[in-house]
Amino acid sequence: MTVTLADVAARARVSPATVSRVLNGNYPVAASTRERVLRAVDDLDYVLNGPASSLAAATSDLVGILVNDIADPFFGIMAGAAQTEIGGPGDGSGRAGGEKLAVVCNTGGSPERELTYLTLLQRQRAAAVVLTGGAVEDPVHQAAVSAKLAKLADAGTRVVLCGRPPLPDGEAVVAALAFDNRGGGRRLTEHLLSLGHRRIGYVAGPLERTTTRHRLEGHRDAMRAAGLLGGGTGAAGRPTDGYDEERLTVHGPYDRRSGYDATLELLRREPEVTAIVAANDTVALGACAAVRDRGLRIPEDISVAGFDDLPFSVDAVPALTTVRLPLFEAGARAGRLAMGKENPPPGGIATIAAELMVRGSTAPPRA
Amino acid sequence: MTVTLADVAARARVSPATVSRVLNGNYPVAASTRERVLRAVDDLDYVLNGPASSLAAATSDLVGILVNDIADPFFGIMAGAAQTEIGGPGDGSGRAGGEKLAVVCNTGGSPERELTYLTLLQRQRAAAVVLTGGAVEDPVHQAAVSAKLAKLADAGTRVVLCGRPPLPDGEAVVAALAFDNRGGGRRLTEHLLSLGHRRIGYVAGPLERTTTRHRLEGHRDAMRAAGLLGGGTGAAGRPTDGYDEERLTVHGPYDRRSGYDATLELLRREPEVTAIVAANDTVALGACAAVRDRGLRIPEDISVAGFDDLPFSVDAVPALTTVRLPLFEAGARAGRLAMGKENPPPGGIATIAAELMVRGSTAPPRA
DNA sequence: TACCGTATAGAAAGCGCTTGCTACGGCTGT
DNA sequence: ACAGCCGTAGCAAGCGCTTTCTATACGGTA
Repeated sequence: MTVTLADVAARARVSPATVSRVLNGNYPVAASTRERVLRAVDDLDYVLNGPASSLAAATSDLVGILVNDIADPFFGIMAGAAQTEIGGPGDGSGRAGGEKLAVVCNTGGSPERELTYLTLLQRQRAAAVVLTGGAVEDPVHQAAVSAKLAKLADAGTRVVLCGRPPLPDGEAVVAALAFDNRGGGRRLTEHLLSLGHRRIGYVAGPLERTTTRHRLEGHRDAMRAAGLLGGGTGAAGRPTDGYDEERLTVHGPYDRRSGYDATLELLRREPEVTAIVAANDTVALGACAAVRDRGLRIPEDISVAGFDDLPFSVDAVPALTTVRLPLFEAGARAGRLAMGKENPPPGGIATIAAELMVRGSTAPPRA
Repeated sequence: MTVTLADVAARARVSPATVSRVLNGNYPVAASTRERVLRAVDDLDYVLNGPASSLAAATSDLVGILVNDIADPFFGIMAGAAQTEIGGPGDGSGRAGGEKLAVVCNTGGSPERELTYLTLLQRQRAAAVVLTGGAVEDPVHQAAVSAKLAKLADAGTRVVLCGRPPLPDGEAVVAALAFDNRGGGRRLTEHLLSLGHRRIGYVAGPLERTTTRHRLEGHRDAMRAAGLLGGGTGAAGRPTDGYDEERLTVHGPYDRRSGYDATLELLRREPEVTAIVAANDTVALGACAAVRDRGLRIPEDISVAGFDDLPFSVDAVPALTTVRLPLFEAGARAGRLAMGKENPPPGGIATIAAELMVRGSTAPPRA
């Protein structure tokens, strides 16, 4: 029923070996023969059997891209960029070639699913794996992931991290591209402080994620430097204005709903808040909605800021002050790294800068 | 170097056949034996060789989900939903099982890439394929896709369409879930008409996509029924108010930028426009920005409406009037259909209703 | 003419797994 | 006590391809 290499060979009056060679194009085949084979392939509408080929050659053309939430453009943009560098028919040469099957796997932020996907990709002998986005900080899980990645690397799979901090023992990966979440978070809060804000609420992401922690640390670094945080690290031991960081921080998932709820909670805890920093733009949107529903204006009554600079952020009203992450560029670079089309950065680690984007949603607090 | 089935068998003192059967769990194996095997698997850290397994069994556990734009939540939501029904470890039973590798492939809206991915999935003997979103209407390409899908179906791959109209010769697919784009578009414009709008601009999607055409047709159906369109089909041959449909329609990609540019163009062509309907919410956001940049207020000066009801639409200011598509539900259903967990609708075709969501961005035109 | 290098094609041995069929105890039924 | 079964396990034949090694043919050189 299904056409095999042997069928093609028979029709082209050559041996299966020859057909294989013209298809893979890494062995001299006379032009006339090649043509005959190609015609037979076309005539019979032959499609290579991937599993058989992978088995025999001990490699496959699968490349996995793991994302935490496929419905979130943050990941979509990175994954799409990576895929353009990896995937398909872009090599011009029509006929086969470096054609890889770039696929994205949605972990939904679950460590188990992450591991499952990694195992599944390992099963398939994937050519490369790209992990995007923040990691979960649970040490047990982290160890499991590290071990898995090491095994993948052992088996010849190229592993690259994109928007995720390097592994503790970073040897297993080709490269790690990490965003400067901490620096971005710091600069964002510094901006708010320079506008004169002092009571700043923070709507953080899920507790155990690296992204969450780094952004929050950046925020607190800035607050501390301004002498606004407990712990007496403030300049000259200045009094900390009487409020503690816990009270002005609320954690929740990276979604709109969480931003809404958390902001309401923040406003309840501390009605005097003059600015709210959100864990990311999506959350910020929810925060904006909550602020408005409470009858407050942005930025006159309350400033709101986000993180990531997703495409819709510039269209918010007022446009969202945020921190831009070059998601597309990072994803593309990760894709190239995964394909071996680009040399890894020195030490395998690169930090990607985050740029403060000041827009209309932040302004000085009311006198 | 790598551990094979035979190694496990040796360690468990059974034959490879038995190990295979334990792993696949479709043949009676004594409990004690099973346990011994399982322990050996663990001890050796054995990972099945996917290609070998697929080759021997002539099936694989790959399920492909094709999307037009992975950075667009419209697709992300559907893909994510499908993936939850297909993917991983959700079956509770820890150990193996109906574990499929659900992967999403980003065609970027390019017909060639779509075909390439289909071929790649065919190579891998994918267990199922889900195609999401509108199709390109070029007959050559459509024929090619149909042929490819037929071949996939022949080879035992389950094909389901989600948010895409049925194939002309719909026999090749398990099921087609189509959105009622036309009806949604019609109701949206009827809403605007009922508010009193007469000069309505339309920012359409790319010309050759079914989604674009259906939504636009819905819009024009409504306009025509109101006697506002050329062609004299209007009730009682009423004069068509002197403007033609082409002038008030601008095509462009499904992105924010296109919405912005097209709206400026529309405003230039016809300054008297009182409402703008966008091809989708993302485009609508761009349209809003353009309207504002021209110094006009929404909805007092101009009403704006979108389509899809993506999560951010409710947070726009004012909240966007749009048409809700149950993306998550549709994606999940497609996933179940692909897995054979749900019976196809009668005739293999289901139309999914689109619900009008009236919000703040539309209002009666100024007197 | 004899010899050898080069270019091209074929033979065949697997790659690691699945599965139809066979084999072998121990039980039940008579 | 014997035939016939049921429940398990093993044997061995591939699945369709890649690749090493070998064979052939041709042309040029000595």
